Amino acid sequence: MEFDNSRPIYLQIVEKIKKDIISGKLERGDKMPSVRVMASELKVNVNTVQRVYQQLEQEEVIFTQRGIGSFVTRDEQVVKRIKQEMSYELLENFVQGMKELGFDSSQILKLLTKYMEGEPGGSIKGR
Amino acid sequence: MEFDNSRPIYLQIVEKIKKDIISGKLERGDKMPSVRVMASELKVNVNTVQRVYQQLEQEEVIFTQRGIGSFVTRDEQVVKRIKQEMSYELLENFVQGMKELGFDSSQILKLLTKYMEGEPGGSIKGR
DNA sequence: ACTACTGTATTGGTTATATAGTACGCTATA
DNA sequence: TATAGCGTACTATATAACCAATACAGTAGT
Repeated sequence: MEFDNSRPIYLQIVEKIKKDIISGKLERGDKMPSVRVMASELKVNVNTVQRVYQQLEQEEVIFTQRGIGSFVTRDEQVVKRIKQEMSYELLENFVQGMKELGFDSSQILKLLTKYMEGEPGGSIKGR
Repeated sequence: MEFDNSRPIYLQIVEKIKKDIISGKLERGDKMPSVRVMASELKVNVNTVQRVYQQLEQEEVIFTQRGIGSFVTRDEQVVKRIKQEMSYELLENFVQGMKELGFDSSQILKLLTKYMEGEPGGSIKGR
């Protein structure tokens, strides 16, 4: 995993994990890798992963059983909540940013469709 | 101006200034506030503004005349360039982020239009 | 009981960011 | 020429993020 130099690593990992849960790569109740294993996989320090898990637990995204491990929440509402939170944040950041660049709504729409047509993996027209 | 705690202030100021140039709030050839004045206005340290100007000069967005001041570039191509850079970055961040949340292109489009309809300042239908 | 695995805590060091204060050299203008 | 304003440079300090190493404590399985 590659990190953006201008933002804390632990926050980037937090977001990555939440995305994996939202998209279904991680399912409710799944056991998370141990802090040491994940630190090794991501090539970061154990303390950094510790901080990640701490943050996720605070947001009720995972729960921890000492000596056993950490697990993805079984609460469906929490998953829904973070999905809404993250998608809204993306929308807000995008639209507001584009408007600050001087684009209006219709221009934003045009640019987006044009961008997605040129991108692989789109599902607008089967391709 | 309010700053996002999780990203360097100087980078946020850099982006702010580039947006102001792109949107026309700052015009080509305009004189920038002195480092001391801007530091005072933004309530940050002079050294931080210094770094901002240094960064902007490196990107050829502003140029500096020692003893006189800093000025917005007169090169229209540079302005076009940073406008494309910043809009592309916003697009990429948005689309990729939404796909990582599990949305496909048509869903993204729907969510965006729905979001913009609920927002003030849109120009889709005159309102 | 022993072992191996978990999360957790602690101490210490490095780097980047931001601050504060001071000083230097250049330019325009009164 | 004196002065005010400009970018620039320097030293020093504080803090957050990250890393490294070690230790402690709880749980499960042999």
